[in-house]
Amino acid sequence: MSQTDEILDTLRQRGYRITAQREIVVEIISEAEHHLSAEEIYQELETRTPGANISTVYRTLEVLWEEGLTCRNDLSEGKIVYATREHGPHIHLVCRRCNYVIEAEPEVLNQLSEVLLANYQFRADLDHLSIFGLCEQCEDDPRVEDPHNKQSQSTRR
Amino acid sequence: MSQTDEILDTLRQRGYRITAQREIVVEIISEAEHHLSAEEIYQELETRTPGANISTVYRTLEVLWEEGLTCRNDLSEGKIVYATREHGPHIHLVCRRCNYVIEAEPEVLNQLSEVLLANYQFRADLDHLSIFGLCEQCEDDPRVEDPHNKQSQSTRR
DNA sequence: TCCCTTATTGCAAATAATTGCAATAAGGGA
DNA sequence: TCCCTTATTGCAATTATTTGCAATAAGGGA
Repeated sequence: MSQTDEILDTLRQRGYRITAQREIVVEIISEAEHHLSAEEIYQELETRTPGANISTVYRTLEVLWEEGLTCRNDLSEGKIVYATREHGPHIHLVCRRCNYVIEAEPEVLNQLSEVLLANYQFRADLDHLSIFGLCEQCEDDPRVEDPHNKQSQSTRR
Repeated sequence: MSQTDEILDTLRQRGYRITAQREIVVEIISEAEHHLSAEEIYQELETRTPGANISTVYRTLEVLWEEGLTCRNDLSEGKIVYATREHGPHIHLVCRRCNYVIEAEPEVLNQLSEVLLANYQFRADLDHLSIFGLCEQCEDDPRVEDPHNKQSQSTRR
C-alpha cells in the first residue's frame, strides 16, 4: 500500500472523513521530496483541483500532525514546514544566530526517548525534532565586533 | 547585579544599544513569575511607559533569544511565550493531542547535550526545550471512538 | 439507494508575527 | 559637550495562521 493510502486509511480508521481535499493534501506531502510550507501545499493543491481554501490546508495539516502522521517543524524559515514522518528521519539542529540547519542522526535521541517514556509516561516525537542552539561558527564568533553580522549572515555557507 | 542588569550588560558588551524600550522589556521578563507572550509584554510595557510599538517588543525578544538571553517556547498556547533562562529551568513535554504540558527535569538531556557538541559541534539550548508527543492518556485513548474528544479535551485535567 | 447526522469546507474576519522605510536617538570620538 | 554614524524605533503594510459560522457533503444506517 502506498504511503498516501496508508495515511488515509489510518485517518479513516480513526473516524475522520476522507474528503477530496484531504486526499490530495496527503498525496502532495507523501510525494514531496522535501518539506513543504502550508502555502506551497496550497499552491500545488490549486493546480491539481482548484477551488479549495488555504484554511482547509491548515486544518488538514493540523489533523495530520495531531494524529502523528506528519511532522511539523520550525526551521527558522519564517513559516512552519511539513513532511511525512518517513521523510528523513533526522533531527534538525537550527542555529539561532545564523539559521543554519544541521541534519543529525535521530539515534542520538534513543536514550532520551526511553527516559521520557519511563519517567514521564510521555511518548515523545523525537524523529524530526528541531533543536535550537549555536553552530560552531557562531559559538566561536567574537561577539563584540559586528554582532549582527548582517552581510555574512546570509552567505556564511 | 540584578538579572535585568546582567542581561542589559551582556547586550551592551555585544554591541547592542540600550534603549528605554529594551530596558523595560528586559525588566518585565526578568521580574515575571511565569512565561509571557509578546502581547502580554507589550501590555505591561504600555502601562509603564506608553507609546512604544509592539513590533519593537517582537524585535527585542528576537534579539534576546538570538543572544541566548531568553528562552522562547511554543507550548501550544496559540502564541510563542518568553521567559528568562533562569526561570525554571525545565523542559516542556507538550501533548500534541490534548495540549497538556508536563514539566520535566532538564537533566534528562545532559547526555544529549554532550553528544550534540561532540558529534556535531552544536551547542544546543536544551534547558527549556519543548518536545511534542503524546501523554499517557492520549496514548491509551481508543482512537476510533470520539477521535477528537472535544468535550473532555479542554477539561481532561 | 436514500436519508440523516454531523464532520468538514469555504469564506471572511481576527489574531500573531514580520518587514520596509523614514525619523529618531544611542554611544563613541573629537 | 557636541557631533556623527548608524542601530533602533514607530508606523503602516504584509505575511502567516487561526477561527466563527453557515453551507456542504462523507459515511453509516434503514
